[in-house]
Amino acid sequence: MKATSYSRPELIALLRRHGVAPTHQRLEIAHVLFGRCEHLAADQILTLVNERHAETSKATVYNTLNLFRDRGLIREVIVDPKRVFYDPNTQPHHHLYNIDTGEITDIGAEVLAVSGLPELPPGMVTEGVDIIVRIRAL
Amino acid sequence: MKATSYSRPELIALLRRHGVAPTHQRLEIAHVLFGRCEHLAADQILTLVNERHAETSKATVYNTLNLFRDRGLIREVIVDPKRVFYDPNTQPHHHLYNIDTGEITDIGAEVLAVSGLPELPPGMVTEGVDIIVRIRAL
DNA sequence: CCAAAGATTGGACTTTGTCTAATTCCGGAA
DNA sequence: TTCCGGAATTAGACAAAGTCCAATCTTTGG
Repeated sequence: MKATSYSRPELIALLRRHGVAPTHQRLEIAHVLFGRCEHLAADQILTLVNERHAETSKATVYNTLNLFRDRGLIREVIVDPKRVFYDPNTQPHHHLYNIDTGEITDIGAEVLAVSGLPELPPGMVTEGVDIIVRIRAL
Repeated sequence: MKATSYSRPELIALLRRHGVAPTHQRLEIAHVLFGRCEHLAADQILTLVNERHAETSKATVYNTLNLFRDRGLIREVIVDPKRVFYDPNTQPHHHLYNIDTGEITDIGAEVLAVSGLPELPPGMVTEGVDIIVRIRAL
């Protein structure tokens, strides 16, 4: 969870490196995602991006998040049936989910280890292993 | 994953044991959930329950699933952002999720071990640890 | 600088799930 | 058995997240 905020040219390079054309709206969204290091939902991103001047539509936010996800720039975090969160950290890691507040925190994959993963049927591959530790106030 | 189909009196006893009044509709829903051993979504349950005669409303299906979940009769499985699945198996276990087909399979908790769970902030307790192994055809 | 390819847009639409007020059901007491 | 009050069910309106579409606007390679 680095606090580094990318500069505009860095963001452009980042998108290009993933084969994404750096349009104005995409840069705004990337800025929001990579600027802070939180787990944000689409509606939060829509709000943040349009804080100063309304300049990005709902459709574009959804299009862009799906594009970023497909191109491996961000990861989806599915812990809340109500909305998907997006995680700018694409390193292997897991999540701590506070079911009272909705807060999501990363747990590095180095810390958490799983053993005993079953063998897969032939022709099947593991796409990823997600561990969600659900916690709450006592 | 036992194939045992509960008899009607057994279902009634099961509900009563969990403090749930055994109404006609609740028994129908319990029958669908515990009869087959699949992971079903609310809309599938609604369809199955009304296959012969329409007799249970959408509202009741949702009410009942939430009630069963709160009373510990079933568990929610959150793997697909589009819909929640309900799992009649309340033993500790994890899931294999086929992202192509949407198929969900259980993995016994005995098989899978996690090490390195972080210490929680004081006053926090772990509600549960969910592991989802996402797989797909090569 | 121009045209084609690609991106963005508002708004309608879909889907999952919740809410509400009115009705119906159920179980216990007499 | 009948009656009563609380609990359960219901239709349908509603809400929120996300998708789709056809029209418009940008971007970019040549």
